[in-house]
Amino acid sequence: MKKKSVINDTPVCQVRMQAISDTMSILSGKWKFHILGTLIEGSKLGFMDLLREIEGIGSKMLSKELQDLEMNHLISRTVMDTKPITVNYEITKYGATLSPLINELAKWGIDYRQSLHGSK
Amino acid sequence: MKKKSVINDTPVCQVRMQAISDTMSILSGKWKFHILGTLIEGSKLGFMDLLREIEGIGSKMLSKELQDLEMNHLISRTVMDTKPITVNYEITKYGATLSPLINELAKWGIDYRQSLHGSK
DNA sequence: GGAAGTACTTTCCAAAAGGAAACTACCCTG
DNA sequence: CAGGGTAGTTTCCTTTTGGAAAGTACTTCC
Repeated sequence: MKKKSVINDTPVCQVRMQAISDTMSILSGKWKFHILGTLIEGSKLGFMDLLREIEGIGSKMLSKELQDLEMNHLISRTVMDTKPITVNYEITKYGATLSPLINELAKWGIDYRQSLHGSK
Repeated sequence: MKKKSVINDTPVCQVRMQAISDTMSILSGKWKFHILGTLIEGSKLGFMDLLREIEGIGSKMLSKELQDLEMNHLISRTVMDTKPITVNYEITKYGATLSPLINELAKWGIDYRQSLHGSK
């Protein structure tokens, strides 16, 4: 008789684990949180603005990540008919629901730095 | 004259972005949150327990991720002198500070599933 | 008409991540 | 002494990720 899972074998935990996987797959990659964070701070930014704001990102990655985020309705993309044409990227109402999560992430990271100084 | 960053160019934002990068690099990979989540639910698990609890993970990945987490003091590893020897993995006090973050992650994921049903 | 700005896309490549299967090594039970 | 349990490690392979550089296309300014 083989041993079986005992902790994660409850429906509650299965749902919880699934939920964590979902969130992480939507927010995967090196740049998603940076883009979202930037768009939460200053709404309505153009492609070149983001390229300048987010240090280190290249145009290929930015373009791809923006598409991912738009597909998941976390940001919106609006082509303005200015000359030359510009594009407005903006956080959606739904994307803004990530604020608490991003804040927790930042908070923990800040505490982590502090704990490195404190101990050791 | 080149345009410059205006939003992320403040010290506050730089620190915030850095903090997010820090957190994500410590918790990177496909399995870290699952391992931590499992160890928060049921403390003191052996290697084979974790292998059974976390569906889909292989021994190589589990071993590597456990080492990463231990190095960052998020979990502890204790060799028991039972026969055959067993090893206890446990969440540390410090690792437990990730609870709010993991809860946010799970909460958002659950809401996400709900929103897929609701709209569309 | 050339430079510079908008917003991307494409190509090519290197590095990192992850998984399956086999292997080590030790102990206990029947 | 074979089978099964403990806890991993090693090898080999594929997939994914990410970046640099160049190209596209259109417009406006001087």
